[in-house]
Amino acid sequence: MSSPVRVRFAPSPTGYLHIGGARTALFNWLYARHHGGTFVLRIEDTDTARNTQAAVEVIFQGLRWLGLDWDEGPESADADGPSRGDRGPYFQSRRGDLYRRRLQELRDRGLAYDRDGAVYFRMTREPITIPDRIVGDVLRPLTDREEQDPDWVLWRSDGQPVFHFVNVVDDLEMGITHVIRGDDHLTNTAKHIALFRAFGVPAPEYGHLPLILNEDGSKMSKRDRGAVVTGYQDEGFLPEAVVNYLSLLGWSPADGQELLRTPEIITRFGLDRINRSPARFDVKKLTALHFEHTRRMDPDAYVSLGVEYLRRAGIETGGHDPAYVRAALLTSQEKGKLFSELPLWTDFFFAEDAALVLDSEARAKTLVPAARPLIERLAAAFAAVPEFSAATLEAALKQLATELGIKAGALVQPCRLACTGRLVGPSLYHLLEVLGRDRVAARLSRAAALAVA
RNA sequence: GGCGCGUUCGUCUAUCGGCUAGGACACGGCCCUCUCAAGGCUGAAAGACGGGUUCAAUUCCCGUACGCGCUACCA
Repeated sequence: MSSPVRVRFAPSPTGYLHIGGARTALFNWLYARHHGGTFVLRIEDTDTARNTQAAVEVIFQGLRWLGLDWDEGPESADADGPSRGDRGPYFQSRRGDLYRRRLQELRDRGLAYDRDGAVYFRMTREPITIPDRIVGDVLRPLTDREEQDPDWVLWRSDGQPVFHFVNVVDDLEMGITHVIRGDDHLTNTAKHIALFRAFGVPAPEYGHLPLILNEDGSKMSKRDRGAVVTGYQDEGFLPEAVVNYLSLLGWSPADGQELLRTPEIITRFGLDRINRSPARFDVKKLTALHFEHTRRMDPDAYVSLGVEYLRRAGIETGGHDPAYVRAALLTSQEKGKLFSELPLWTDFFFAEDAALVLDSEARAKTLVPAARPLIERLAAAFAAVPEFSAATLEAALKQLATELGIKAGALVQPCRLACTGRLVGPSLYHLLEVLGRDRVAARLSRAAALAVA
């Protein structure tokens, strides 16, 4: 039996969580969860000028939103705050002693030396083969420059260790068994392997993920729309859908199923089914997955998330009966819209009858004088219904349409506008049932009065 | 420039030498319908290019093109 899996995500706190970084985190997390291993979060905050506590918070927030919990790592964005795990500190800025000790170790072995005020690593002169679980074995010959001088800097003359060095020391000290990271690190891995050898320990297993590209195939950078995780939260995507979509970028399950909940992804995930080519990010497909997940999600979870997004839009539901709020939001669950669109679909439930805003364009088109008698007849028909339910309302409306010799739509549209203020929205009869007899009556009568020249 | 990685429908992908190249999203048409959707049926749509190897290549090898990455006292 092989040793327990230990993987890590080591972001630099730059003030946002990049979608590519989130995918890297996800794949590491999935690998850990699939193998019952440990997922470590390590903060690479060596750039003290840029890396603020708030920037660390953004990373935490993004990971938590996606549901990527870490077994070891910081519990606070404060580098001196509490953490979980016995391989800390988990902030690079607090690991200086470790780096200095390891540097001394290399010096003692004659593998590090001073030059121009910096400390250099005595790099192997041989080409290195990088064993990669995703790409396969990659032979990395020395570059032209390295032919001249293969040695490279471990510790800068300004007193700061370089990335390659701290990265390896951290992975070594933290007992990382598998390094799953972006393709951009592939060729640098030769340096890392050489360092592990210098320390006399086996290198971890590597797996380099193909990068995520923009929809047009260009490289995705922080400025691009869709590059930042918080953007998806703001737009109201379901995090489970984002996880599902991200998991499908570069990976696919053996049976080809695409709609997957996180536990199913964990079960099926494996490095052997990751492909090597970069993938473009397709918001349409993400949206489609969002739709599927949303309409299948637990209604209570849907309602509480919906309430949160309504609050963001300035609609407070607290003053209403919880059962009413729940019923109101659930009229829209089957629509699977983004949560940021939810206010457009449900705000009328929470408006005062007399204050309901009617879309002016729709009103001009629909609340014409000829509509007034129709609305009045409909109001009368609804008033006569013994039980105010979707089924009885539908029957009453359709019967009236038959009596008047008109299509149901001719009654539906004015009714929808009167009760919701718009011509699009949830299923009419259900929405009416939830609104209730009194509100519907009030709104129809108000609309009838407005339907004049 | 050098080195590395990659290249299947518009997009994400399946295929581990036998393919009438499958699925999903998007797109078109039809049906259904109270709006927007959904749903049902259906249509169009791919192996970058050129050489090999083989009875047989999308699958293996080489080259070219294109894309990306690395090539720092950046991470």
